Amino acid sequence: MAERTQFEELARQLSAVGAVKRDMGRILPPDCPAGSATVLTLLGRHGAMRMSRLAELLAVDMSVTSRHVAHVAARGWIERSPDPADRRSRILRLTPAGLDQLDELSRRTTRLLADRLSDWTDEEVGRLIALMTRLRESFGDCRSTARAGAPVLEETTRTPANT
Amino acid sequence: MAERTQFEELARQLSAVGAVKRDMGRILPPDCPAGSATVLTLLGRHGAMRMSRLAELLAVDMSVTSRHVAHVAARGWIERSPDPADRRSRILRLTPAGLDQLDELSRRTTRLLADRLSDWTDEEVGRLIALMTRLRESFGDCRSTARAGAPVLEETTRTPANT
DNA sequence: TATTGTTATACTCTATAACTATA
DNA sequence: TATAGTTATAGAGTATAACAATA
Repeated sequence: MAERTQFEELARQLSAVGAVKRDMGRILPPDCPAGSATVLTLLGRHGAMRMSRLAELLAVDMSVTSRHVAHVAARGWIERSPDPADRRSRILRLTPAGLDQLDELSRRTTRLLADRLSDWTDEEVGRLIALMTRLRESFGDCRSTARAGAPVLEETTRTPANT
Repeated sequence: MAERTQFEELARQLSAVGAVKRDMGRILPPDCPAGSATVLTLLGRHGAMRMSRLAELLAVDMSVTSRHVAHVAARGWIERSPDPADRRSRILRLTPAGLDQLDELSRRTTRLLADRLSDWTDEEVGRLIALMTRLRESFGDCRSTARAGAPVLEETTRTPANT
């Protein structure tokens, strides 16, 4: 357990890291804002999935997920096919155009990070990744690296039904 | 220099840490959104300063800074006194009420982090702080811990004049 | 003419609530 | 009745541009 001053400093750093995120957002292609980029990245990493699963991985409400998905679907980067097992659901899957877009995103972010972090060692980057992953896990976030088969906790991110 | 896959993973973690930030945002007092909280924190840490300096520390455009500052000033948490040396400028300073609010913010974030990070050691938290600080420095962010007297780079965050 | 700060406008991201269509 | 997903609306954060006051 850490000290109070340390927690304050960590809170400060978490707030301030937004500047880094904004910097990365500026190099995105015009039609692909951060939310869309994240959808493509997660589908590329975890493969086809349903909306509800994607909302879990995004750790946002399903209404937000729906908007991001509509955006990328309108541009032909993913397809939404009905789930034969449950016709309320839709299966999301990257299209070839989506894979191309994902590749472009990867090139851009890699180029930016390679430039900014040119004096970081492989191990330092690895330590930062590991600590950030652990931080998210400590906050009950299920978006870790999540190998297929990892026991996904049943945390729903949805507005209470309230009927 | 790290590998491409590592950079992609770091980009993913940076995107995903937003969930942690949102979680922290949910415990803020009703009248004090994240932007206001950051203004109070920076004034508490660095002391009285001008708008332009605050905009640098926030790493956002001065127009954004102006809005946040107007919000906290309207609640009596800071005072804006004219700068005798340059009457275009205004000096921002925490009021006693602002100090109280800052203390409340500190209590809330500390409580949340102490809960979520109960199994972290002091050293682990320190390592994460150090790496995040370095990350921001690598991105040319001047919001580091910035002891008074640190040579603040002359990076302006303002919309180009364009006249 | 350049700089400090403000305001107006627009866009992104998010959450809540109400709605549909299935289950 | 409950769940999967959509849409409408509102709030916060940010950027750009135009503006006022002062240097």
